[in-house]
Amino acid sequence: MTAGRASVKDVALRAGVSVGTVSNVLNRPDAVTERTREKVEQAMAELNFHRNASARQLRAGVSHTVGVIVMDVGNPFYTELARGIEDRLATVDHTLILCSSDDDPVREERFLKLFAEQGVRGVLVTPMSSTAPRLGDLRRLGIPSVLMDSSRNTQHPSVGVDHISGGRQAITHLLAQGHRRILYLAGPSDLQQTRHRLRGAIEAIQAAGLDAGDVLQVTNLPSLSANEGQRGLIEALDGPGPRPTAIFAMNDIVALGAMRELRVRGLSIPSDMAVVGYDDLYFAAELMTPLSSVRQPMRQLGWAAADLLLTDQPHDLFEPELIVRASSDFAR
Amino acid sequence: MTAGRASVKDVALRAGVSVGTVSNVLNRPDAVTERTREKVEQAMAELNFHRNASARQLRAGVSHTVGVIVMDVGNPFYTELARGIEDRLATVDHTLILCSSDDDPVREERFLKLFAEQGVRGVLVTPMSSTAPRLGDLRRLGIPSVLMDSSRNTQHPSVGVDHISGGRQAITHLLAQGHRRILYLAGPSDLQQTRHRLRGAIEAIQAAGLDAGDVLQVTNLPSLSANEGQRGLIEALDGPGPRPTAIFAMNDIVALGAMRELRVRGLSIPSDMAVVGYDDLYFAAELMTPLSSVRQPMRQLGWAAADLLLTDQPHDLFEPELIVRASSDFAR
DNA sequence: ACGGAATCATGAATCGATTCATGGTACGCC
DNA sequence: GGCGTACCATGAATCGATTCATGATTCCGT
Repeated sequence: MTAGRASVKDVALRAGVSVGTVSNVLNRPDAVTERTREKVEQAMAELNFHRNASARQLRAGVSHTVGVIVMDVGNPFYTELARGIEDRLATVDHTLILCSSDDDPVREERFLKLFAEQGVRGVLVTPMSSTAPRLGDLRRLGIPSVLMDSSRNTQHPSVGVDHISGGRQAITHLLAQGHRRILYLAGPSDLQQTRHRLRGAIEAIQAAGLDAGDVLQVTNLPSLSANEGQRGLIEALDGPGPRPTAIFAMNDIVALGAMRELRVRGLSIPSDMAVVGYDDLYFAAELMTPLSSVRQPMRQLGWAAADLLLTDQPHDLFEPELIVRASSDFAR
Repeated sequence: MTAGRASVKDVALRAGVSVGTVSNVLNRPDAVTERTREKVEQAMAELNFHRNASARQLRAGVSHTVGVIVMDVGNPFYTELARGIEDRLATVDHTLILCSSDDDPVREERFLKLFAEQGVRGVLVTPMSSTAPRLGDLRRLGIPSVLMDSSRNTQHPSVGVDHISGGRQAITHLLAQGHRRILYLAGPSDLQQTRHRLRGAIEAIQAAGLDAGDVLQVTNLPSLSANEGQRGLIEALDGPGPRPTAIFAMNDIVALGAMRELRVRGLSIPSDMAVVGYDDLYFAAELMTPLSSVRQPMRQLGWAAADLLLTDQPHDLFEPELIVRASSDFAR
């Protein structure tokens, strides 16, 4: 067994055929006699042959991998999303490269550059504000892309969840519970999710005949971690103005941090402060106070994103659903 | 702007130099006159040039990506591990392909084959029982690999955590709390982690002068999800024999499922049943009953794994640490 | 048994970046 | 001014799989 990998040439030599025939066995088995094919296949087995993906792609010009950039792989929301993507890609024998931008444009750029160099089949991104122009560069290279978790957007193919509806559902619920002063622990204001949920919140408040400025207090967090959620809440509680009676958190991780701070201060949930999260992660129901949360169809979202990319379709939009638990409802 | 990508040839043409010079600008900038370099760099910018990774790797024979297979990307333990890996790889400008085997040998094989074809620089795996021989195939192709979360093992480079110690710490603690009948919600028995923690548990029991057979009851779960944890507990509680007074769970997700079932049955934690998990995931302290858990240095583990691969070293072993919370301690 | 069609196998050309032996150029020194 | 030495740029060869025009073989009917 020689060191290093065997090439088609080695296989051809051993099987006593030409390289073209080996390639045919690999790519169009029908165009080859049964006997020849068996000889070649045996030679491949004996040499432990693996086709060289670089050479293959260089010549063929097409790749079988898709690049995926999510905001934070540590957040189960995004890994579920990735699973949905992977499921769809597996149906056409493609694979994915999963990267985490960590909300950092530099990292995002690094990965997009990597994808361009790799010549991936396509790119799926949960976009940040700086994303769009770079995607144009990719398209010019012939690499299509789909935005994920972005609402319908005529500029670019995208899948998303109707976060306006999500925000509306959450706030409508909190208003119905009697809350009139609500803290929105939001993400960066340049995130579309942040803005859409805000819009939904405002719609809900206005629909109730109230003034959004009176009811809603917004704190934009630079990143969506538990620590940031806690810090954001501290800032809001220690700041001037009346204390809110309810929190609408950008996601369950942020809600987790906020609830931690509430516990530190001895504030009880939901009597002193109600909390509604977003994403409905698998542990939401098991937290110290079971967390109300706006559920997103994570896997479907991923599947749809990959599907759009592969079938070259423009948009897909899903509907979120509020799950009410004890953190925002006395009765539970 | 032509469709498709620009090649070194295009750049050379536009800059009025040869392709060799363009390559030099890319790979040995010092071997090129400042003036020439600037011309070339400008041409690259104008053409939106990205070097073709396939061609590059085909010729150079070395890859800058590392393949990583973890058991379950949905588990934050593994994403933290991946972050550690990525951090180390970034220091040498490498990237990783992250895959989830889902405990499925078929999936694992698919990914390893992919890695072989891609000619990755190396492979990092959280091994299952079927893993080892396939890694031999890879080595024959010149692809090194490192086992992750596997204790010291003379056969193969590996990083790991001393799970014997982890099991010992957990059980020693439970025994000290007075428990004499402990349910070990274990993983598949062919996982080294499963066996080592069992061994540690037995050591702890014997060190206390007790009989392991009397004290320990083991349920092997086929997979490590919350649902499986719940099902495993149901099975154990509904089975014959005395009811345990404490649970040692294979990881925090399993513990989550078990605690869910305890709640369904109205059993209180820790008075009716104490629980100790493993991994100390970020939400462990925020659960309905804060969960005691054996903490692992996830990032360091990942960093070390990548480091061993890059520097060609054999082993690295870390020490876990039990974090005691209310789920196993009245006093908290 | 022979011509012609159909079926297979062949191998040179190709993809794009890298390498390295070779050829030029510029500069310093006597 | 001529020669030698660094210093740079050159471009053909190379990596391995694929493609396709071409050549070889088989097989059929008559």
